[in-house]
Amino acid sequence: MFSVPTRTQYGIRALVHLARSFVQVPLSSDSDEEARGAQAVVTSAEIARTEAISPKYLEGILVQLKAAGLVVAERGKNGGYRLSRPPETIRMSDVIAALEGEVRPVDCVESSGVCAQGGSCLPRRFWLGLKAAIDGYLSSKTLRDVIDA
Amino acid sequence: MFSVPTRTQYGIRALVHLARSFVQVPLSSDSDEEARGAQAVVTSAEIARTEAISPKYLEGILVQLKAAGLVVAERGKNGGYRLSRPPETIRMSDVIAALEGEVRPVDCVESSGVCAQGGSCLPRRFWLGLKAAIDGYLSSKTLRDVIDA
DNA sequence: TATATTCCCAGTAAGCCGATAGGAATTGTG
DNA sequence: CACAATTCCTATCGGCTTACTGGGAATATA
Repeated sequence: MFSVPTRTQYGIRALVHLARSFVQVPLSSDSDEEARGAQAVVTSAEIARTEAISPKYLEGILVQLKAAGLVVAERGKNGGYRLSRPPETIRMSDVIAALEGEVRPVDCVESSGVCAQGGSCLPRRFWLGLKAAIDGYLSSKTLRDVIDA
Repeated sequence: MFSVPTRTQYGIRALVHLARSFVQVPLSSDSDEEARGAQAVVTSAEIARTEAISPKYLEGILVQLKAAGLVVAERGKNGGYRLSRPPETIRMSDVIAALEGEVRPVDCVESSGVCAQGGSCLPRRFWLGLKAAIDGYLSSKTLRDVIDA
């Protein structure tokens, strides 16, 4: 029950990997070159190797994380990925949202009390409570909490 | 994300239906006949009709709920289902467990810190925390809470 | 016996999921 | 410029689950 797709687990493992090699870029660096040098990028292939994830599959996941603004990609040779901001500012709720969309136990979370189906929709509040419990936990944890665990 | 299967939603709706027509059987009744008369049974077909659920599909779900001891079935003509105990004693965690098994976000909830895969398993504690949050909510709610919502 | 109901088993159509394949676009390097 | 390494895009595939259906057997009432 409530099993998390492999895709999401992979995405989090990848972010954890990037977070562990994250170093803060000094605000007043000499040049962009050095700034990028200070914040090393990691290739998708390397993450896939050390995390034992299917390389091609991971590629798509990283593109998705980039689209959500959680990671930054450097294309071309010597390219790779890095975290877009410090791990302590990345809430796990953002990560889950990027990989799977909104937490929605049932379809009728946004509609009012009346179900499309015939019966009464008494359980709706129960599901909303579950959503709140999950969202509360996820937004209370950051990537930093995960790597410090 | 974390969408709940239709099967589980149906099962809960069925239990809600039974709970609303639940009346406590007096302990010292004159006979078993009257006791059964007091605790009316509802047929699977009627639940399916008023809740707009596929009748044949619901049958299987009710058998499952019976196997878990949450409902009692009376077979044969004039048969049907009733709750096995008062709604306030049925925790929603029991309901979910009956319909879907244990809450298990990831497969490695029971194993120790080492993952079968190559990489480190730092996120494990994070998932265990999520499991605890979900389990905590589910076991804090009873069927009574749902129908009183 | 007839009827209404639970119960069991098997099958099916559709969708999701993890993974793979091939290659285009981009960028540093000699 | 040519090459290599890397991100990025699109399409596809096999396996699994899910919701649902069908056909009946077992059971109980009248």
